[in-house]
Parts: sequence; C-alpha cells; structure tokens
Amino acid sequence: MTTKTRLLDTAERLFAQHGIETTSLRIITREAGVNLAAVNYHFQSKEALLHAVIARRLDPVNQRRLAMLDACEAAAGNGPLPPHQVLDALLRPVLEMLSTPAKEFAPMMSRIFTESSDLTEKVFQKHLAHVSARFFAAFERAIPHLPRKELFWRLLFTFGAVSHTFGGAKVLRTISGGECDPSDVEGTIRRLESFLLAGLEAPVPAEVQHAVH
Amino acid sequence: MTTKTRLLDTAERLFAQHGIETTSLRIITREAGVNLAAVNYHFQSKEALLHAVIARRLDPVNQRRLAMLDACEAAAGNGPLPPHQVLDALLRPVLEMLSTPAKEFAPMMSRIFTESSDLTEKVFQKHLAHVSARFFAAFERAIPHLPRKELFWRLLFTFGAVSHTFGGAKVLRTISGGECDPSDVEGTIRRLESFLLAGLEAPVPAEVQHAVH
DNA sequence: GTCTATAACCTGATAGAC
DNA sequence: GTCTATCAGGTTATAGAC
Repeated sequence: MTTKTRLLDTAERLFAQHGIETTSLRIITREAGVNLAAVNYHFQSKEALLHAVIARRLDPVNQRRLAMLDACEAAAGNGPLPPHQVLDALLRPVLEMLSTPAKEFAPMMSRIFTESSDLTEKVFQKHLAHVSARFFAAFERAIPHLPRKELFWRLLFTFGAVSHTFGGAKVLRTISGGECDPSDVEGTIRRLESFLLAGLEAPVPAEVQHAVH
Repeated sequence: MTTKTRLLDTAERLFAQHGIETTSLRIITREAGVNLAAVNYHFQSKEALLHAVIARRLDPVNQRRLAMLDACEAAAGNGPLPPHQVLDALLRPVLEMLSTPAKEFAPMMSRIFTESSDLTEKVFQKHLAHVSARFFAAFERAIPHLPRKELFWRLLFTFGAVSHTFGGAKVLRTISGGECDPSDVEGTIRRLESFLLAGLEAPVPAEVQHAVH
C-alpha cells in the first residue's frame, strides 16, 4: 500500500475516533508507520489531508444518492414522490458504508459537523451544497402538506439523529447490555428510517400552524 | 462578580462555542479577565473546572425533570403514562435554558457527548445515570407496545436530534434564509417534541419484528 | 520520496513572590 | 487571592541531507 493511501486510511480512522482537532499529525504518521514529514510532502497541510480524506469517500456516495433520487423521480412520473424513497436515497448510501472497509468515514463526517463551525461551513459548501439542494426540493415534493419552514426544522432533527447514530451506535451495545447490535447495518437503516419517516410526516402541531404560509 | 463565577461563566460559553479540548485555559482566563493561575487555585485542573460548570447547571435541571415525571406519574395513577408528558419532562427543563442566561449550557453538554468518548462516560455516570434509568422505565410504561430493544434505538435517535438542535439551531436561521427563528424557544420545543413523539410511537417495522422478544 | 533536525508556538500545571 | 516566571511537554510546518 502506498504512503499516501496509508495516510488517508489512518487519518480517516483517527479523525473518526478522536476528533479532527485533537488528532495530531504525529499520531497519524506514527500509526500509519510513515515519517512525520510525509504528510507535508503528499498533502500540504493537515486541513488539505482532511479534504482529501473527504473527497475520496463522499464523491461516490453523492453520485449514488443522486442516482437513487433520479430513479425514484423517474418511477414517480408526475405522481407524488414516496417520502420513504427520498429518505432512503439520502441515507442508505452513507449508512451502508458502515459495513465496508470505509466504515470510519461516516463517523468522521459527523465529527466535522459537531466540532468546528468554521470547518463545517467549508466542507458543506465544497462537498454537500448541491446535493442538499436537490434533496430539499425532493422532500418538498414528497411531503407537500409540510410548509418549507417546518421542513427545515425537521431536516435539522433528521441530521442530528443520523449523525448521532454514527458516533453513538457503538456505545449503544454497552448501554443496552448487548441487546442492540450496531453491526446489523441493515437493521440500523430500517430502524432509523422508520423513526425519521414518522417524524417527517407527522402532522404540524396546532401551536405553530399560525406562523405558516 | 467573583473570580470563580467569572471562570464558570466564561468556560461554559467557550466550551460550548469551540469545544472542550480545543478551548485552552489561557483563552478562558484572558476572556474572563482573570489571571491564568486562578483556574488552578479555585479549581484544581481543567477537568475539575468542567465538572464544576456541569454540576452548577445540571443538578437543578435534573431535579425539575424528576419533579415533572413525578407529577405525570401521579396524575396517571394506574393508567397509561402519556408519552408526550414523559418526553416533555425529559426535554423541557434543558431546552428552556436556551432562553435564560444559562443558554450556553445545553450546547456545551452536546459537545461533551460528541467529542470525547472518555469524558462522555465519566459525565454520564456522575450526573445523568440515575435520571436516565428513571426515564427509560417511564418510556417503557408509556409506550408498552415497543420492545425494550427498539426503545434503546429510538432513544439514541432522540438524543441525537436534541443534541444537534442545541448546536445547529443557530445555523438554521442562515440556511433557511431567515425563515426559521431559533430564538423562539417554545416553538423549538413544540416542533422537536412533535417530531420525536411521532418517531417514538411509530409502528415497529415488519423487517425487524422477528428479532423482538 | 524519505529522512533528521529544528523553528516558532501552544498547552496544562505549578512554585514562589507579594 | 493574585501575580510572574517557568517547567516539561505538546503542536504544525519546513529546510536541507540523503
């Protein structure tokens, strides 16, 4: 395996397990079995290394997301868009990574979106903005009774649940005394999607209805 | 205001905004307008300072949570426990802090639960374990059709949504182009609780039913 | 491409004067 | 209680030999 790949793999894993800012280049290079200066030769800086880690995984994921959404829209024709299909197109491509060698990537992304608001903005604009826009429009079409404003709120809640699942699924096994098995990725997807679908489709509470239009 | 209080307030705010590990004692003491050595005199260490910040806010919150749960159980008698009341007892006391001078505390807690798994464990055992056990039992009674295993999963999703709301509500205003107003705390609580209640009460998906008992 | 050595700086914690 | 000065260590990044 090349030095470059060893660095990408090791950085991905350590960023996921210990956070971005608290993981030093010294630890990454030591665990990767390469010299400290290698990260500066193959990439320019720690942040450039992070961007390379993201691009390697996220580009294929986003392509698959959009392909699934295309298929869903094609099948629907002019009819309504099934909300569970839109949700599945958004979540399945990234959640299924949990049972591949790239299993550390999704937890790493959730770190980015909770750690530094500065970095979050950059990563979102660079790798997620266009996909995000497509899916927001799809959800608007799939849940037409839901005002835009409420959709924004509910997608915030959705990202929170998904994000926390990446990082917290491992401790769930401990907390539940072994009852819950996070390595059952397909089960996790079904549970997460049925929970979120119910929340996304819930009636708008009467108390906030007046602010809608 | 005393040096001790200035340190608690400033640490709480900076921990929330920039994370625990990335916030140095130098920044805290500079912003608080006190000497660097003061944190070591009034507390013993950075971690002890963090524990003091938590204890100051969380003890009253937990008392109110348990009082609301007591009232809910008393009103229910031997009848079923209303799930929305259990959820409200869990979330309202901490969410309402967002409109008080202690508004930085909840975001700080969500940092702890996403940053370091080491610290997470300590804080949970010290300040949240007993409350957690009471509420788990209450949810079991409130949603009797839901198997324990599924309840564990759904509470994980719930904590994720709540946690993300603390940290992400501010950026929601930007993303939504001003449509969403995170300073409307009561609206946030109602939206969050109606979303989560639908998810918690959703039917168990047929695909995972076989693993239940 | 890979190494050593080092620059410039930040960190938590503490000793000891006042 | 509050200060300065400092210890012992960590950090990113780079220059220059091989």
